[in-house]
Amino acid sequence: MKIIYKDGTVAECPAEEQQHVLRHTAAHIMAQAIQHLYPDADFAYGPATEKGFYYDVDFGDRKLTDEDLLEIEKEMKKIVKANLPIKPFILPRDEAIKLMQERHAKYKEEHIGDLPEDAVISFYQQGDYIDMCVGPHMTYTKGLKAFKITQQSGAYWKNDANNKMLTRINGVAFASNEELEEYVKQQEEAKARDHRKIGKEMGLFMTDELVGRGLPMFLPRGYTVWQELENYIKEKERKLGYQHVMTPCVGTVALYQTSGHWAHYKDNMFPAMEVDGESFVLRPMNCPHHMMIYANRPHSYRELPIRIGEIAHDFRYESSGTLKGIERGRHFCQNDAHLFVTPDQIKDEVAKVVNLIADVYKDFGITDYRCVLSLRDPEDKVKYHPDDAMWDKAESALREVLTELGIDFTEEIGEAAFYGPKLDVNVKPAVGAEYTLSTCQLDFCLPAKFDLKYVDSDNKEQTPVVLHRAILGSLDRFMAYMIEETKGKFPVWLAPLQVKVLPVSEKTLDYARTVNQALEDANIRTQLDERNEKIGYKIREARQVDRAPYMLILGAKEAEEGTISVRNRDTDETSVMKLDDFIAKVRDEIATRAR
RNA sequence: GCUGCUAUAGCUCAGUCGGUAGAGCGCAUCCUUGGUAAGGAUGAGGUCGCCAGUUCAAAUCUGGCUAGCAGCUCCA
Repeated sequence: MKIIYKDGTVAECPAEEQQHVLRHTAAHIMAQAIQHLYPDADFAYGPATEKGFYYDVDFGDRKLTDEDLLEIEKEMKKIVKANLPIKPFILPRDEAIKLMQERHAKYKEEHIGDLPEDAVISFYQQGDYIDMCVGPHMTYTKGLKAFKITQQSGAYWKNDANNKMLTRINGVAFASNEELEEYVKQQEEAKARDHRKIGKEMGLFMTDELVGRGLPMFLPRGYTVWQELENYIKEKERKLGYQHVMTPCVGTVALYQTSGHWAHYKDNMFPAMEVDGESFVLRPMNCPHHMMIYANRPHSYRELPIRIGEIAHDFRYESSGTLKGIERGRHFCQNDAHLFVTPDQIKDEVAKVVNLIADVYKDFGITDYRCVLSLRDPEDKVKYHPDDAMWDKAESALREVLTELGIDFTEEIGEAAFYGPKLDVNVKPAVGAEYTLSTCQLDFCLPAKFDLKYVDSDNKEQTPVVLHRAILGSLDRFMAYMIEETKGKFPVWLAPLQVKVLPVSEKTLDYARTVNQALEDANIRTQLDERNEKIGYKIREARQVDRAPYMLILGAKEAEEGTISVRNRDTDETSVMKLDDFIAKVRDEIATRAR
């Protein structure tokens, strides 16, 4: 594939650049098609994306329908077929501005204004279409072989919600039709593992509009998984010296004014309730409650670190558009803890948290994640607690520990919490955008606001440092993640239904009942399928809907010999064994939380 | 919250031009008593998300609301 740079040089495209250039050129071709159909359209940004491209367009008051998108796609095909040459040219700044003014391209004109004085301003032209662009591009429009407009949506100019909303038209583009088909197939597969779909199928959780938006309810099977996760993480934490507490889901507004959350997040809380002349809110997080627990009595430096953990119910008035099953709701349960430490314990404690995260991820087999060191934006004096010395200290402390531990991380400016920097561990779900699973935040700010103290070895009062951390994040979100990772095929210890007992006919129902009872007595989650159906039918449901790790097929042969036939969900292999041996095996898998 | 789309049986969906509804699965009953991814028959299930409006007549057209989906913004 040949490409042309902004200075007019034509070269063979490096392999790793091909898709990007292809997709960027697709954006231009789409813009040209839009210009043909809607001469008044004004173009903003139109970059390549991970799998395709988009263009943000101002259509004035016009709204596009799905049919309009098909028309645009048709027009694109015409442009591709016409095989127009794509040529760059460079203009001095004032002429560039003049050209954009002539073409009524007010977004491009504004863009030029944002560029540095000495920027080289280049344009690409294909037929009647000119776009300001640094390139490179393909040399002819015919190079675009496989593409598809996928959707339209709204997007703000410069991604700022205060700016005008433009129409974003998204498309995908690939080097060949085979790749495009492969992509469509992958999309379908991703959709099939969406936790909302699987959660409904397996009867894990539900929502109801009478209960309210963003308020999922866990059904018996879903709550079983949830409780297993809770027990798992609490056990890990207890071994590391955490003490668990329980605090109320409501607190006074004054509590959140003290912490500073009220000033920052008031609009994202459920509104205050007035009772007996006092204002209360449903709590959006637990830090203030835990601060008060620390403040309950005086502390000596000898007690530190103090690690206070809670599986805590929180409520946040999230924007309706961000709600997504149990991944993000307006009620959720945080796997929260606050560690109160002396300054010289910071490194050790951060290291322990990072090691715990690594340990837990190993247990769950999570390998596809990235670590982000989220820092303040020094320019933003409103959001961040104004104490540069404190920030520098906190940020470099966190950075140092991560470096010493040999953790790979990227730094992101302006992603910190208002009270301190944080390490976020992010994962990408089957469907949708990346989110944070685990977090560890370093806070010099809240302890001071709550006037927390400990008595040091020299009998002087000192302020502790607080680490906020969540390992499973929220149990709800973690469960969503696990559903999508496993497609609902949870490991035995997590599976809501561990064994399904399937008699071949009603003749062996009594034997099946005996077996089922023995499993129940051994604390194994089991269910007997007593229905008058054929064995194939029962197996289909047990594996496809229930996703039970083990199916026991019990017919005349097993009843006679006092054995069981065990079918494995993951291998589809069947083996005959003694019930006691099977129980021992399953109990061992549960105890060791085998994957 | 914003832009666009969507809402019909427990689930997945069809329903043409406005004339008060259909399928498959599931469920119930009966037949079948069977050996590893759907045996057969019969039957019950719906104020077509909610509230208005237009009309002789609304699942269908219009408006508002509620909820869901995709994307944007946000995520202590």
